[in-house]
Amino acid sequence: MRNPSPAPAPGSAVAWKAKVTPCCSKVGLKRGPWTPEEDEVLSSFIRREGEGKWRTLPKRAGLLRCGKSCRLRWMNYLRPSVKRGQIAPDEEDLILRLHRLLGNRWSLIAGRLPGRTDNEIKNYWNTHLSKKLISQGIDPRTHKPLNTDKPSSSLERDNNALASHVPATSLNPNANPNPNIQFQNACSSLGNENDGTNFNVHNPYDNYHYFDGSTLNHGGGWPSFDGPMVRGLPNSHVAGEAVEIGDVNFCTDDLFSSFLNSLINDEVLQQEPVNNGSICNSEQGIDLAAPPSDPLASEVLAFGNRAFWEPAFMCSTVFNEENYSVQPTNHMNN
DNA sequence: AAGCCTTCCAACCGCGTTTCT
DNA sequence: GAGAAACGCGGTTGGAAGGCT
Repeated sequence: MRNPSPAPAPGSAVAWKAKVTPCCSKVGLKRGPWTPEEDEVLSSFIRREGEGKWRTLPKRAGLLRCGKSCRLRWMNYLRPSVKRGQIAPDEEDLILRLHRLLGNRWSLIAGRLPGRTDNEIKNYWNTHLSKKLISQGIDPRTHKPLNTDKPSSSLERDNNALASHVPATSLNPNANPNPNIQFQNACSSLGNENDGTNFNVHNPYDNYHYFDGSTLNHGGGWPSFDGPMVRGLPNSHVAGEAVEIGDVNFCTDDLFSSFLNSLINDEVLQQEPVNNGSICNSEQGIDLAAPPSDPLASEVLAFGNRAFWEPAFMCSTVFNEENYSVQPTNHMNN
């Protein structure tokens, strides 16, 4: 499908394997590429009735598709906001930066690229960018040089040991490539004395929060905080440490958006190495072994920790979605 | 011209999380 | 609180199209 068309040529009703699946197991449900007619039916139905209730949508719309298939088609192709065409160089650059920060969190990355879908970005990454990085001698997963993969910390050793005993696919494929970062340091960087968002950390190097292997999860899940999550916001504890939400205003849209923008900004990511030159090459990823002395650098480093950055990221990206129904709790106003 | 190989990407699958009952 | 249903995400698949021999 070099030149993706709105739909496959009629008649090319391609021989998708007629596997029985939980989702489309009902006899008579169609699979494979969508026809223009189906697209039209789905589009006009959603324009009329709105998105959602995907499970029942096909029936209501008169489509012989499963809900999942309808949702996918709408999200990835039919939505008016979907931008088509080549990924621009600046978009490519942004994808690279975001991937370095987030790993394979395609939906989060897509959230920062208006009009692009997670599927599109994922495909672009797999077909273009990962190869590009490999050709430059950079591991596309870690954004570090390909053959200098020596474990430098016990955590890394542990993770490597784990990886050697577990099939690759059962490890969290989304794990952030930069695991060794402290949570509180991030907070101290983010906080602001004047607006009450001060995280008040005396010595940011006292409380490293390593992500141990047990918190790895799979799929689109969230990291395993030992407290309930409210759409990505840790409730009261993070990784067992007392980070009282009541005391810290975890993040706000504005705060986080500007923070994120700073992360994807050249000046921040291309920061020169700090401290004893302990590895910090902007082209090859950020080394997290040594505590940073530069506040900006520490923001970047701290953001590499899923225990912090993922919930925070949700504040900025997901909650900014127009149609998102759940708003984050504003602890400042409570 | 024909056959094989490679690239691309739409669509599927399985699973985790969230919401509903 | 438990179980079921719905939703959303990331990984994978496989057919079409283009390139190569």
